[in-house]
Amino acid sequence: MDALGIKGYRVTLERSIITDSLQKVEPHFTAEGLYRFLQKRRSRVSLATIYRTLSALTQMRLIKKFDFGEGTYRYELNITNGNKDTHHHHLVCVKCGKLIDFESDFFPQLNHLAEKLSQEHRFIIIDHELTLFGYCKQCASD
Amino acid sequence: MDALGIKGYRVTLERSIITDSLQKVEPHFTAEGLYRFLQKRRSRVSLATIYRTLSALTQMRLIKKFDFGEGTYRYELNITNGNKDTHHHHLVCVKCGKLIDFESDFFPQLNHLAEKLSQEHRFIIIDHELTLFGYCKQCASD
DNA sequence: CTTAATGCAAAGGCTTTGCAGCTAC
DNA sequence: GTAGCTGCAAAGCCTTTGCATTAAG
Repeated sequence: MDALGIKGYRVTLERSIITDSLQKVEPHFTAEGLYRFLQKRRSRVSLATIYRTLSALTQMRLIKKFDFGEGTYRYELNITNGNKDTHHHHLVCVKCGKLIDFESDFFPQLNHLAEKLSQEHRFIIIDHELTLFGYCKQCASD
Repeated sequence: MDALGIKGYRVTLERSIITDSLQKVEPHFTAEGLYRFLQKRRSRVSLATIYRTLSALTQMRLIKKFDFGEGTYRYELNITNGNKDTHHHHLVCVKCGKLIDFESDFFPQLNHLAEKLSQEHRFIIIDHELTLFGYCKQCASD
């Protein structure tokens, strides 16, 4: 992942450490979580740099930023190694925060909707998010 | 809207002021925005009480809480006067924050999806959100 | 009367920023 | 060499909370 370099950002050691770790850290990571992950691996990157880099990567759409109502943001890699689009959606337990990714099979309808809205409101649509909320098995039985 | 009373909460002047204003304040309001709205109308309710009440109303699902990436939450009334479900989705400009509500006509598919996921993951699904992101006409031309 | 709700101000928690020193190019 | 980046600590900002006071039921 050398997109930072391509986009005119300087390729620093810290940024390389961060982009390299995006595929190794837990899939829905927080800034703090990434920070701890790197500390365990003896790669010291400050939290400030992590926030700054995540912000840049988000703007570049290499990662996506989500709020699942936990009081902190979670990030996800947006593209896999093979350049395959990993678009998926989320199912969230509103009680314990359990997170499940799912693929949906109505992208055709979504695309159709996006196109309709795009024309109707003169928007250039770049992305979409679908999130379902509920209680997981465990939390439903309490 | 006397749901607070029904649910065992005390019906205080402050809570009545807040619930009464939910239909008069801007449709996608922030805590701060509601606070200023009430101040203009010479109804003084503290910000702390607003936060506490919005939190209770959110838990009761009378309002919904959204994060559109502005650094603060926005709230929406969940049910209209006539008990009609006002479920809709959002189109957001990632640059200026412009917000457009839209109804979607593929609820059948969404419900079908929800049911499938519900069985697959043993979730009790209570709600869903669909948000499209893009650039509005104005921001696209800059 | 008892228990919950309010207001105020302080504290919290995540995120951003100023600045001096450092490094990619 | 110079513009951009990093780390540190401080500041910011929205939101929550402790506590004394007030009010609902």
